[in-house]
Amino acid sequence: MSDVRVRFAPSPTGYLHIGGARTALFNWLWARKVGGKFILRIEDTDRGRNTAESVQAIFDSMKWLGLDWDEGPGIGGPNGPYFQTERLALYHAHAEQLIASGHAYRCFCTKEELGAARAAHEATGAKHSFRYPGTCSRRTAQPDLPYVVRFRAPTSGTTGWDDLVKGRIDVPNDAQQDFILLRNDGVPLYNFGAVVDDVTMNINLVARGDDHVVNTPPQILIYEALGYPVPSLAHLPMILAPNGEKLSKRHAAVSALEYAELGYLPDAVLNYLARLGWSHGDQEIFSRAELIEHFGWDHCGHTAGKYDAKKFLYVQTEHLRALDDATLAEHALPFLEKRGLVVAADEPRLAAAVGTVKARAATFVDVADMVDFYFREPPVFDPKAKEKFLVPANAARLEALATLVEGTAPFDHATLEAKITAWLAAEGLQIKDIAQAARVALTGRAQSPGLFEVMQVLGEERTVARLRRGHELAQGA
RNA sequence: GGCCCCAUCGUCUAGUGGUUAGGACAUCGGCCUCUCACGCCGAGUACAGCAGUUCAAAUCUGCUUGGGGUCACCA
Repeated sequence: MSDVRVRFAPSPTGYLHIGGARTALFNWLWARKVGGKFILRIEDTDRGRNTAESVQAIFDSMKWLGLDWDEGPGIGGPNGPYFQTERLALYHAHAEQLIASGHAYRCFCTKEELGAARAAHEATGAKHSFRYPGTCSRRTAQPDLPYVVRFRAPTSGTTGWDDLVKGRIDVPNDAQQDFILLRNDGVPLYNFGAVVDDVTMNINLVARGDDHVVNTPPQILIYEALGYPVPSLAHLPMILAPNGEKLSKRHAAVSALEYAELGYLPDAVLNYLARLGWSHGDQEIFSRAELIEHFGWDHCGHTAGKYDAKKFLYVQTEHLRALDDATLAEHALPFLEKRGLVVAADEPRLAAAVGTVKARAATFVDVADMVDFYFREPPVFDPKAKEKFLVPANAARLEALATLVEGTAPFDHATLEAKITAWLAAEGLQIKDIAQAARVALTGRAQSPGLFEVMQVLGEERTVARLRRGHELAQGA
């Protein structure tokens, strides 16, 4: 156990992006590694863009990935509520505290006035971007008008911190401006809401995306003005598209949940995401437990990583192969149902069937596709395969093969192979001479697992029936 | 443009002053083989550039170039 408290604070404006999922993962890994607490908080103050469906998508994604939270929505905790819109009184109280201490002030400038000032500033072709001139910072009258609360930011000196992944970062304060803490409707802006929440939730390590480093100085200023210690900070490089652009749906499946549909394993997704931006020597494949065991901020990279679909698929493949047949069957079952196959969960042939395609499949979608013929009667015939191999020239051999294997006992790979091999030798034939025709008759396709294992899983009855059916099709071709 | 961050094979990276610069994915050969895969063997490919520090630099310093982030009453 440790007193480490980390959090993941997504904004529910859509699906859970894999970049966000990685941020959540790193926080979660650290909490699990050191025995700390992982808190989930929903930053829903942007009422215009937030939706209930998005909130649900976050929960579903986190659950699918297996990133369980110790405090947060649905679980509660001593520092709730965990939705920012339910914590408005807290922000108000902290804003009042800052006004009282002189660190902040009420600003009555309207958006229109500011807009005009901004336009005027830009018209001068100035060197730096527009900054609030501090008009209300010096005003004494407090009219009964709508106002925002602004932070009185320093204009000299520097604000910095020792970033856990990037090292020392110092930013001159002259780049600061009197930024807004609370909008005129009482809702906090990101920097203020995040700090008040992190403070009141006792978060002592904040790990987030690279894009937040510019938010850090103002946040540190707020911590100091409030009189609270600044938490440890870690900024993780972002995930970019292969071409270096910001990663979006145009480049890849960016929603964490999409990988569930694509037939990926949550552990594989976590493995890939972790390795993108973090490393542990030359190791590429990690189980969830290994990730927890080896994770650390010191081995997080400093460079933005590019999404690589091929590498991702490779990692998924490795995880899929590590599954035992029964577990693989369990995972693949929903995907069989998705393609209209009715297979009982306790169907004994299912595990054996998936076992024969394990080395050939990358995802559960692949498994379902490759195992389809075992459970569909008749199997779906690939037109080209049928046209090429179920021809009159092969008809007699298919019938002979059917007759040969009929009655074989035990009806298993080894016995079948021995029997067929002997027959082939006696006939002066090679396995090549019958393989493809038999394969198409048995599976409907030109590619499949080995013939003998297919026969074993199919069982005597289906094997013989399909070979005879193949014989008929070949004759009629 | 200002501020900040970053820079090793195509990609993810190992590397923390002295290495034949390692691994993985991808690519290209070959082997295996009843098909497709798997597996095995092998190959090519990288320290952005320029100065400097040092006996010695991918590792330290500076500059240049390149890339990224951010400049809201969004998060």
